[in-house]
Amino acid sequence: MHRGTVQKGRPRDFDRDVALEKAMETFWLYGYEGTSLSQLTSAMDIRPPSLYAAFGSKEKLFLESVNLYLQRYGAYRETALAHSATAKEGIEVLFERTIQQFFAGRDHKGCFVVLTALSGSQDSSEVQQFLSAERRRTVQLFKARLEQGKVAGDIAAQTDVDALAEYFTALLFGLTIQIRDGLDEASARSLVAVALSVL
Amino acid sequence: MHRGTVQKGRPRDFDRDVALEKAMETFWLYGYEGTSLSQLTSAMDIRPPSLYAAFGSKEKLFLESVNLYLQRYGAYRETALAHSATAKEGIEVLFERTIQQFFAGRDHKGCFVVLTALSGSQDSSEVQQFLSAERRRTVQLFKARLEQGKVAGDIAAQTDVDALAEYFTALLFGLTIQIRDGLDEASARSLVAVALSVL
DNA sequence: TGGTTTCTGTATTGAATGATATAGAATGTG
DNA sequence: CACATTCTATATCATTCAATACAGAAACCA
Repeated sequence: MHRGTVQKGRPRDFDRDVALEKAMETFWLYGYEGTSLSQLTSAMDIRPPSLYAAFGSKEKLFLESVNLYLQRYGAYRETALAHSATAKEGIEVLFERTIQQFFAGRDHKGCFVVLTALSGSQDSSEVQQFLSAERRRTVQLFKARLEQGKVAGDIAAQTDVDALAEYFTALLFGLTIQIRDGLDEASARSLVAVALSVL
Repeated sequence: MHRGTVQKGRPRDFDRDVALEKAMETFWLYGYEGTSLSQLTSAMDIRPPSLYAAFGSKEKLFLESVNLYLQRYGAYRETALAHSATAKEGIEVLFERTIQQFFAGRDHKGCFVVLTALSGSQDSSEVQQFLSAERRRTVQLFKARLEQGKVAGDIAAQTDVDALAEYFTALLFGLTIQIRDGLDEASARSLVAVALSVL
């Protein structure tokens, strides 16, 4: 931290950002506890001392991976909801982009935040809670946009915004599991079409 | 296996069914890989050699735990769908019973099949696939009941039964995650009410 | 060039993992 | 009572886990 103006000592041989990205990819595939340190060092092409010097611990490396994921693969949600005339349109675009992203890579991965530490040993309870809190942020995202729609008038005044927000969130998370189970893109799109019909 | 008519040798000191139930409870809380053997032997109140003699391995113990879960906590789904006049009613009852069950215990646990091995190391890929296949059975459950409704006439002929089945399944799985994240019973019920409005 | 700092690879740490070897205890049978 | 059989507890197995000690390498500054 505070990699300031003048750097003393031997410079780092590897690119920290590239290494972090490799770590994120590995965690994404095997989860927090399911990924071993030797897997990480192998994927990042560095040795344990370099990993610990640069990231502190496996847990800190994971938390940085979460943040990288959110920044790289999660930002579209805010964007989709914001750049839309109505709440309905915003949510439609959000789900469409979700499907595009989930099926963009060769391996259909689904949401990092849902997959990587849904359960696990007590040792990883902090990591689990961190992801849980992040998932709850998704509910707030939906809720805020729906309330905005209520003010704007494209969402009926008597609408139960909380229920709708929880509903879309559950669907988004369930979609990740379905995709992990092999659901194809067309089916995913049909599923979402049914879900959006409530608006 | 084949505990026949006459039993030779020292009889087992513990109740195999009780021990299996304790194992299931532990796996339910911490997942397949997140549960250690010492946790299991402690919860089951037996020593490792007894565990291996009775169940073979951690993996086999887990698979038996899955089957026990399905039999004890999963059978209501078939029942709900079968004992109903229409597909809509069957699905309504299924979700109502799901909520009742999820909130029946003091600790809200959600679906074992979703929680215990959603991701993990390559070592547990067989367990992951086993659960994945079991999750896909849920889709078939919904699909079969909806098609039955189509024949009976309570589901419109042009209905996309596949899309609906995947939709309800995604919702059921997402509900488990929401509950793990602390969703209260009233909110869960509101969420489901929204979901069912598509029928 | 010598001194300081920081990174790197090798090798290793103590602890925990899933799984057993072994010997003794508890049953039914002859 | 011996005997065969099966279970039990103690102690331990090799392996893997996350994390480091150490010494050399590579940069900067004086």
